[in-house]
Amino acid sequence: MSDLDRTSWQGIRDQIRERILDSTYRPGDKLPRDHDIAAELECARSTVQRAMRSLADDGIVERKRKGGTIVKPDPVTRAVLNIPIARIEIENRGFDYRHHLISQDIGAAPPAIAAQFGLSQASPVAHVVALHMAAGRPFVLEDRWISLDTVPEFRSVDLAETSANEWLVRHRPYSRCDVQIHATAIDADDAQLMGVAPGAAMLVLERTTWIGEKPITHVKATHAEGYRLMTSS
Amino acid sequence: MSDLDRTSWQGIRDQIRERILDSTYRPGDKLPRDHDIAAELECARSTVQRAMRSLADDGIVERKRKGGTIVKPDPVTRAVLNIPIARIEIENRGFDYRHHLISQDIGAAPPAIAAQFGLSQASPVAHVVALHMAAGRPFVLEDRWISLDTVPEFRSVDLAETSANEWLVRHRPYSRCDVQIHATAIDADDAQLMGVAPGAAMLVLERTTWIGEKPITHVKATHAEGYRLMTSS
DNA sequence: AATATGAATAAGTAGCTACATATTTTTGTC
DNA sequence: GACAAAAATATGTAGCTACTTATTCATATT
Repeated sequence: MSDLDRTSWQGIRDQIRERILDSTYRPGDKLPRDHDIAAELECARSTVQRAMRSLADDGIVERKRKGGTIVKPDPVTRAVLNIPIARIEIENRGFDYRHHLISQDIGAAPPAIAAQFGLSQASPVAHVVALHMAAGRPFVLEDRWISLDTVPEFRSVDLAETSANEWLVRHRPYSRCDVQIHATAIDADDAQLMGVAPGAAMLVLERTTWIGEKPITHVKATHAEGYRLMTSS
Repeated sequence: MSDLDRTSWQGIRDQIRERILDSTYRPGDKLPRDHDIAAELECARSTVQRAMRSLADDGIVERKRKGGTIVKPDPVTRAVLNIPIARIEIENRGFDYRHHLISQDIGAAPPAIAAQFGLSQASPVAHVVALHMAAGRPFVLEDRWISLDTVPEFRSVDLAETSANEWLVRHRPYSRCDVQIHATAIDADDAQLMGVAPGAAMLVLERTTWIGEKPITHVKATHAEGYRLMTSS
């Protein structure tokens, strides 16, 4: 470890992590307080603070006011997924991007969507089904519901030009996003759209985004057979 | 917003985010420098720094020394997954946990694993197949390879007592973890173990963990039909 | 004995200064 | 005009002080 690293917050973080790795501190153990670690490693408490916040973000330790810092007793693997706009992902892979609008309509929210959005069934929603194509082959099938209470201007968006995916992400940043990932055997209709055999195993991402307490959109994105979602790290 | 929040770093973060939401600053735009934002919102630069780091962590802005801060031109959805130890996840759902060792052996690394680990094929690895059961039903099938160069003491672990999953996560914290998620049609052998029809759509998580540059383990975890992986938020 | 109350504690936040580091822009020289 | 050196600039990091907040623990009161 270089002399520079010795006092940088990453260096402090690494030293603390090292002690967790070599079982100086074991899962469930209480670590010394920031002040004492700072004294021992000869740095400021703010530097220990910075290191500890990083370890807490990584799920390695848990911090509580007064309670102090403990090594997380049940370690979890924390993976960060980056889910880009479909067009960007396709272009990044060097493929030509195209986007087909399959259907588009407006009406009252069906029960499942109303429940997901926490709204009454009278609420108006837009329903858009679209296919994102990579080099002429289906890449992602998206089945999307948009709350028109929250996004009234969506009524006048021309989806031939911009996909709903892209329009929303560019015009309606969200404050919260719930993601669910599962595998499903594709049904006959979707199989036809995706050009695969009915019953094929597909990776599905469902996302709901919110601005404050208000729902923006819920989307079910069915990915091409063999698609792999991965952490960048 | 309360007076207290107005100057807290969360308050500053919210105000900056608000300006991104309402298109005062648009994707690709350069934000004022920290110093000026601090002057305008009447707080210290360190507070703006804290707020900006949070926005950068969330993938909303990009910061570069000298270059300044810009609103990320291609917004990405950043989802954080918590992947607990199988036993903990099962117990949290209120089910009885049991663990069956299917097979266990030691030998030279097959080509795919050697490549994944960046090792020669002469390297000794352990191969463990095990089933995690929830309330008597198969929940996760794990097919795991462990580098014995990195974890020599794994040879003497009694896998009847503790699962490899749990032993490793408790004794060998890692510095890096790559995750891949995909859907697959289950093969006949695995289908029998999992108690599902051959060809059923299964969610598979593949993880490789490293300590520094040295591989610890690679695991392919096939989850029960209908399993949903979700962000905690 | 049960229950408030308050003191002590340890992390969280805010503010300041100073310097480091990585770029970009300007300037100067050939 | 090309290219290298130097200056300017914006974020990153480190250190310090002071104060805040949440929680525990001990003590006093009923």
